[in-house]
Amino acid sequence: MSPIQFYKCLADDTRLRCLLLIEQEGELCVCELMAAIDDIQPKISRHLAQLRKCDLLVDRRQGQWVYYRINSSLPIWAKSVLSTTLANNRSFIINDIERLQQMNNRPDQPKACC
Amino acid sequence: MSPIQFYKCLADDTRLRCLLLIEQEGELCVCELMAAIDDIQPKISRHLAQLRKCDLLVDRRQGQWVYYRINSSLPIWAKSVLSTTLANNRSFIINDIERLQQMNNRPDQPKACC
DNA sequence: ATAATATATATGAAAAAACATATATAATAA
DNA sequence: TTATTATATATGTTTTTTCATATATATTAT
Repeated sequence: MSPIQFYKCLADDTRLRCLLLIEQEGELCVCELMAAIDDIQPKISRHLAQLRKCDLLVDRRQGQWVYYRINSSLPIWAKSVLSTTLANNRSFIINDIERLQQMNNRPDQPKACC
Repeated sequence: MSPIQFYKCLADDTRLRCLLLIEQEGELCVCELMAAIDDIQPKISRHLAQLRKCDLLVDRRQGQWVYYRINSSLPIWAKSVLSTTLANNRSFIINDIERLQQMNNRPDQPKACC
């Protein structure tokens, strides 16, 4: 993981928001990221593909959904940059988190029931 | 200092090398960076101007030379990202450091003497 | 079980936007 | 005048965005 490749990944609004949202939430699928970031599917999907190609994210399919999480094999320094960035820039994704929590038909969320 | 603006500054080969070289050496002038990075003056100068405009670097003129250093007023998280990146990617600038040490007529270097 | 349809995600290709570089010129200091 | 640094402009390159379409899975009806 070259530092240039790593920072190019972080140097885009959509990608950085995806990364920090996933860092905070642990795992998110494409439709959750679409809702949080409020943008169209191909755009989100493309940026996720780039982050996956550069090994910042890994994906896992569960039924019709594809979930993305931070690649646990990232170098420690890179993980540390991500967590420092999140811890000190929560306001950067506060509106996204809000929209995520308001999302309808969010998959895999325990229904309020019983 | 928005995280996006910060990471866009880091996401270019010339700029990241300038930053890490200055982080390591404390202070460098344009001609020293030219020697280290082995590139033409307007290119180096232009990237330094961008880093100065974004408040990552500050400059100080001493005679005919202009010295650049890391802006000490940077947010702690940003300083921490820079130092973590340097500490874990020394190989990224090892050739630059080599060229810097070989530089002739390097300004402001205590002459080996007396 | 099969067929038809809906939902979720990925990707090829074209257009638009952003960015980096090179050359030329200007400014400043010794 | 020479050495050092900055900036303007033009050009080339890369990146981002969008639209259209493809693929994969799920659901429903028969």
